[in-house]
Amino acid sequence: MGRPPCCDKIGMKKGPWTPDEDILLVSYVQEHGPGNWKSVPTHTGLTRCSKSCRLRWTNYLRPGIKRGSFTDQEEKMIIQLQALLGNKWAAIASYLPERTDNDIKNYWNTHLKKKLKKQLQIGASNNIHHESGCSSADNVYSNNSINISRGQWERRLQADINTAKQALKDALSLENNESTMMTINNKHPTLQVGFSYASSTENIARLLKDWDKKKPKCEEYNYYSKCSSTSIQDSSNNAVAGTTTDSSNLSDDHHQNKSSGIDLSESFESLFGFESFESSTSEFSRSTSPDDVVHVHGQRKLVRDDDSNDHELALAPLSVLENLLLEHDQGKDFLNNFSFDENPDMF
DNA sequence: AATCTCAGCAACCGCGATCCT
DNA sequence: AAGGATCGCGGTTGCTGAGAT
Repeated sequence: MGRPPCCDKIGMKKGPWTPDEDILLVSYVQEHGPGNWKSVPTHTGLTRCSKSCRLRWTNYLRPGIKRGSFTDQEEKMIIQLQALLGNKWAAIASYLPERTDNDIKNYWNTHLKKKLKKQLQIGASNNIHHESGCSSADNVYSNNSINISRGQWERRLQADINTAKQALKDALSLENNESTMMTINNKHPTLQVGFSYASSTENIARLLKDWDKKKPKCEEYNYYSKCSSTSIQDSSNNAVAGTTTDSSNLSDDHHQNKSSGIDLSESFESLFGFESFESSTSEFSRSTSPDDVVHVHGQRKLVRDDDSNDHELALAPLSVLENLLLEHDQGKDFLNNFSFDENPDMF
């Protein structure tokens, strides 16, 4: 006797989103802000259930989303946070503000799981000659073959949890201004300082990037999702390489969109009232290379390389745990002594 | 060239939590 | 306080392209 699925309503569309639908959704959110998803279909005329709208916004259209390859640092963070938090993808995603939980989850399931298993096997084959006779590796990261007893493991885990708790406590007692801002930014993405819906525009622009190019090949919206993902990949690869999406690229896209007879970027301009679509850059649409991130008093800051200190931006809340995991011995110890034998659920 | 298999990812589904009346 | 509505999360599915046969 479960609740009837919300998307079972007659006439509700499923499957990949079309550019037109994206525009409708973004224009609605631009006007009303994210939330009250129930009213989105009625207000926009979208034949999508509210859930689908929310998901589309959260995972693809909202500002500040980075797509494409994960950096080594991101990968490490995911692995370490997953070890610490388990499959709490939303929690993990909160430490990687440019990534969505869905993205992280997919990356874990498709890449990291295998990668770790592989390393596990390598570890096992290394260990097999050891006197313990343990057939599987006790941890993935170290080939030290440190076999610790369950008691040791539990004590260490408890110590790590306590450390993490303390770190979180410390983080929560940061300056009021900072925490207030963080709270606002976390709870009300639409109000985020330094954000604008321009970045949504760019998200859609990315989605559309190859759509036009490949249009003759695949006419139906159905192909859009695939094409858009290609486009995402391309543009994000640039991002990873540390190059900013330059105006010429966007300009080209603009041209291509025009040549197709559907000037979608103009639609966006009118939607968002920008002078120029090309100039609609935002802090978070700008690619962030690891070099852009500095740590100031335990808080991650995004520093623009073109200007003064005024452009320091609070990048993510509670980076203390991140520091803990990435830089401190606790994090390393945690991983070094992590037993996959005793945590089979991880995989 | 055709078919099969696999990997990657966007989207969906169901459930628990939270909000609202 | 209760019950319905809505939201958010994690698991799963299904489509598509790429590579293998």
